[in-house]
Amino acid sequence: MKLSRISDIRRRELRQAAFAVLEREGIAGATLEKVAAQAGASKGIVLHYFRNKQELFEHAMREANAVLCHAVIARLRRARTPMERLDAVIEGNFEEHLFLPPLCHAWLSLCAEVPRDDKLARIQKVIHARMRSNLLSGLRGLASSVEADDIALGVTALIDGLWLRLGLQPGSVSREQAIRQVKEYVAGRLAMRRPAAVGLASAG
Amino acid sequence: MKLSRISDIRRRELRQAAFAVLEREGIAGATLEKVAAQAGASKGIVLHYFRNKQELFEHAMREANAVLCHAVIARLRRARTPMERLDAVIEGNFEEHLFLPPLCHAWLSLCAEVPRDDKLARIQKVIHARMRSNLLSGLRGLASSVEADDIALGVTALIDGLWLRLGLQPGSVSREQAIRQVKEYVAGRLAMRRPAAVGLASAG
DNA sequence: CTAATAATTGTCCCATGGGTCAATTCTTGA
DNA sequence: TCAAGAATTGACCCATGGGACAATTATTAG
Repeated sequence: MKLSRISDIRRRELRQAAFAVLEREGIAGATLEKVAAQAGASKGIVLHYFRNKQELFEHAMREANAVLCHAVIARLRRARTPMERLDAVIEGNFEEHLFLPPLCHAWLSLCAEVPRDDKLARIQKVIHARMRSNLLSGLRGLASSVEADDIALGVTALIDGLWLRLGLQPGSVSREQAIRQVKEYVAGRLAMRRPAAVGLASAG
Repeated sequence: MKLSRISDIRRRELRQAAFAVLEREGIAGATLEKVAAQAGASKGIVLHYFRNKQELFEHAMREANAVLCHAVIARLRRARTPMERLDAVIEGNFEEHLFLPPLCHAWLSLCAEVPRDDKLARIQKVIHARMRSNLLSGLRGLASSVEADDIALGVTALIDGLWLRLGLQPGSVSREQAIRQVKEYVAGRLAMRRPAAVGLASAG
């Protein structure tokens, strides 16, 4: 039926509007009226499609995550070797049309609310788990299980940190720089833990 | 005169109260009344010592930064070799009584407002500059200038990322884990870029 | 065409929050 | 002791924001 279609469309529009407002105003300045204005609708409509403000922004976070995720998945599909899978995840996290200050600002605002919103925390947990799993799908072919776990943690932290840098000082880190940073990190750690592969003997 | 003393004391109390509220409530939930209550005073007193809400939280950020900074400086003073200086910065950033979820939550909230508050942005910039300078004081003895710059960026990002992890999923990363992560990152990158030092010839 | 149902709006309510201000209570120096 | 000035309070104002709701306007099925 078409009726449910319309409601789906509205909900998506509002999710996106909410995210746009978050980009501009941050969580402290994000109001239902601004979201409504952004979507070109009235405030009433927002609360018609979402139980309350919290729920709206939870859906906004899901939305943003889905976009991020899609970029990685697309690249992952084309990857064949473990190294390619790893690169897919890394490069996917810094896509040109995503690695931008406004997106980062909105993301930061949502992260800042995680400790006080169980739903957000849960979403965040899922995101991190998938990220980790994506990384491990590449790393397992390149290091022991324990090492892979450890490197995956490092990679996620490094990626998050580079995003944070972008948010705090736009322009201080370029997409290429970021990708190179993470790749060199991985290379460094892989080279370290596998001295045998480079032709050196032993070492503890 | 003692009068100015009292005002200094009050201002510090209020800064700290503001930060405590930020830990609990986040930037969206931080109000002047809560700060006043936290400090055991009335709302009026808050605006007596600070021009407005913004100014209060800017001072709260300075306060928090000073504490963080102090930990690093203290360790840095005792360091002798470049490597020790590096370790001082790394370990100082994960001090036991600082690397805690609440502190991280407050920090996150402040970072989320940086894009909309020039003063916060400026403070953030100073913090990052000093962090970078502290790192370089150790790194310059261990790598070329260009490499040192690059590694410094990586280290700051990695440290920020690990803090973020702590904030998003308390318990998912321990102080020791974090320190080890950063140290292995540095070791990996240093080992990579200086094959000559390990006894191998040349390489690009 | 029309009844029923969904979409949408605008108004209203009430709580909260930032900020002002006059009034009151210390301090303190003479 | 007492006046001057600082510290502190509480009441007040006004704008804003979240949310409820009745009223109005499409839609759509029969």
